[in-house]
Amino acid sequence: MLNSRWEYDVSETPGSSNPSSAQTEASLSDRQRMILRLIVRDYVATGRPVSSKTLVENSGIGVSSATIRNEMAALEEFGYLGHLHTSGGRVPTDQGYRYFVAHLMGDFELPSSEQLTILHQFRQVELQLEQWIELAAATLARAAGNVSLVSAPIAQSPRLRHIELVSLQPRLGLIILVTNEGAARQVMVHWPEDADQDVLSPLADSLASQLRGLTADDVASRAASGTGLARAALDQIATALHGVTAEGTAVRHSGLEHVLNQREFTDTAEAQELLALLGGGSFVSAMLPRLEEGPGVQVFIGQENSADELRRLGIVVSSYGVDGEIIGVLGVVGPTRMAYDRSISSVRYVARLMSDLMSDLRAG
Amino acid sequence: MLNSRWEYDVSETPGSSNPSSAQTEASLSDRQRMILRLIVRDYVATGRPVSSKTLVENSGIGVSSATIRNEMAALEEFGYLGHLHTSGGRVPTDQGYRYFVAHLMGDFELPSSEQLTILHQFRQVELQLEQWIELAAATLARAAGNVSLVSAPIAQSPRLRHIELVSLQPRLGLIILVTNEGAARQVMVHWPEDADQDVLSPLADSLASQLRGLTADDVASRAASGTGLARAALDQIATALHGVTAEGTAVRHSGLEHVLNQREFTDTAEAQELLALLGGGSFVSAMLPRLEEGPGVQVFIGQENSADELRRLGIVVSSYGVDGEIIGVLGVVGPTRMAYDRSISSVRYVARLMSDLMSDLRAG
DNA sequence: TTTAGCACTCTCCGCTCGAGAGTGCTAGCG
DNA sequence: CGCTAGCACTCTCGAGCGGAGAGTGCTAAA
Repeated sequence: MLNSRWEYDVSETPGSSNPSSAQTEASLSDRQRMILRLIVRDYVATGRPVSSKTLVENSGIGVSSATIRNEMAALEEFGYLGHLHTSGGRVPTDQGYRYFVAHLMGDFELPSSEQLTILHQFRQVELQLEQWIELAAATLARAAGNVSLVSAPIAQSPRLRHIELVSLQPRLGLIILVTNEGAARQVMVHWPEDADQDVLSPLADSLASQLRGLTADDVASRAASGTGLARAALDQIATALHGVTAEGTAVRHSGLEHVLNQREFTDTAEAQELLALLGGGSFVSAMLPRLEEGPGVQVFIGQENSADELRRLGIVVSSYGVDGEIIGVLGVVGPTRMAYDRSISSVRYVARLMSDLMSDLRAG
Repeated sequence: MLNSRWEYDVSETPGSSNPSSAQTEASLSDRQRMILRLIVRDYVATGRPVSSKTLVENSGIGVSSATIRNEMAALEEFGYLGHLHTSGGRVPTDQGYRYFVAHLMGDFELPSSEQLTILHQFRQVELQLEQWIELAAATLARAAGNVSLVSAPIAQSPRLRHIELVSLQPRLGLIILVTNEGAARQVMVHWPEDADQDVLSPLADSLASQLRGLTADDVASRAASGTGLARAALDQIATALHGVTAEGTAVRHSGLEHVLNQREFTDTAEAQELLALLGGGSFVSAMLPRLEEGPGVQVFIGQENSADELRRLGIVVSSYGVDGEIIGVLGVVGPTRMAYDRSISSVRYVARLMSDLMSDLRAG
């Protein structure tokens, strides 16, 4: 029933004020579990606190609203539901969502019709990494109805495949390097001495054959022994190659317009904060550390996030790529009130898809 | 006083209901011009309709509020000011902004301290096109206090510098091509027959020397006579090279968080529309046709925009690049109530800066 | 031509009030 | 012992109201 690959580090929930919650996880009655599931689903769908009456009406349980109220009170006692105001229906707490994700949503899969649609779109697009990333972002945003993030895949230790040196001006050159994974990167370089194309072309040829298959560190160690132009070129190549792995990774996002649809973002202040967060690119660095923990889809709900500015958000992420070789990150961000089942299945599917594409890309 | 390089196509203003406006442009008295300028500045700064009283207080003109009121009535008659409600102060109309831009703002330049700061930032960043674009977007957004857009530069007729062929799987290959301008592009290709690296490498070498310096059309014409692998490769190269010029150009935007700051976007509906517009990428295609008209900074205010969804926006754009060779677009988008003087000078400065960088980049 | 004064209009804000929604509790029923 | 009907209680939300304040247009006088 429950996919054991996901880690739900409940332990990470910061000092829960309700010590009973962790132990009582298993002690919910079947009916309580059903009610909790219904409440989560309804609240996620409508954004309105769920009352006992609407619950009875919308989902024909054979009991009265009074009974529901009793169960709701119990669930609130356990810490899964919350009260906004005395007479305002119940709302799931972060723990409630967590329980839903862990035990109630089942192993929801994206409808196969949607899977096919997505697959079809990927087939239609040009065979190009950039476009895949963009498509993945757009797809994810639409499927999950939220903001999506997709980072470019980065090779763990890229190796050089080819080098080009281009003369722009007497002292200014362009280095173009291609890695084994097919990523191209271009950097400009100031030469320590004049160097026109006649000088650079042979240099490029010799470097290309010398350096083929080397990593950044390899190149760096060679740079130490070089002189003049070659030295400058080697230095730049090493740092550029290193840069491929480092932070500089571009992150595509999509579906920003969904943000403002959400009830919780109608007051502008928070929405603005989120936009700044997404625009600033500080987002990925905020959640990347959490991802080291392993493969599979990871879910962080509200308070579980370590960064303050994420405390009101739900985040569903997964890494993708070939085992330990090329790794990227993709995920979905929204308010804590989000359709976790949908988001999780979307993220999982797209991650799998991208992984497959990456393994095709990997040079044989 | 007035920079004659800008085109203000007033003719384009759709069927103005006030036929007097075009003729009376020049007939404003000095005092009326001053008042209009003050109103525009004040309204842009505060977002609140400007009353005769505050105008007198904030900017020590030696006349009473009653006099101001008379002048305001005249300006309203001319179509430069508008009335939201009978007792709500005056607001500039689109025409008012237009007059301001054309005649009242002078040749405002970005403070040289800011120019230096920006320049300094560009110096500090790696010598890399991607980073320049990103920095340009961020800089522009901050300088203008609005959303910025920067497209990557695209060569008008790029020529091939180098080609690499990589075998991924028996039938799947990767083509990496580098243009004279130093742009690299990678495309995957399905081979009509099996082709491993031993086959591809010599093919790449021969293609590289054959095709050097050719344009997309040149390559396409050669493809017609080829066969087998070479034919497939040439086809892909031609389309890929063609693709460098085409729509696929990536557009960076920055400063989305500014959107929600604006008074006019506190109601979510419009802000959402704008976000979707920016995310969808349809934005550039909507305003690119207008840019053909020539170099220099172009300003489109509210109703002047042909696309309906832009009718409530002000747009300040400029192309950049080396004459007729490499061309990109950058600009600023905001509500019609925007600081046109700041935006225009920012756009002009960054466009000039990017142009200089581009001309460095140009090979040869 | 400018200005002082005044009547008029419209927005905005706070207030009240009643309707409606939802709960918690208690007592009774099977 | 669990379920339910009924009821009192609380809190939100929206409409309606009224007064304060801001700003204008107009008129008459300097």
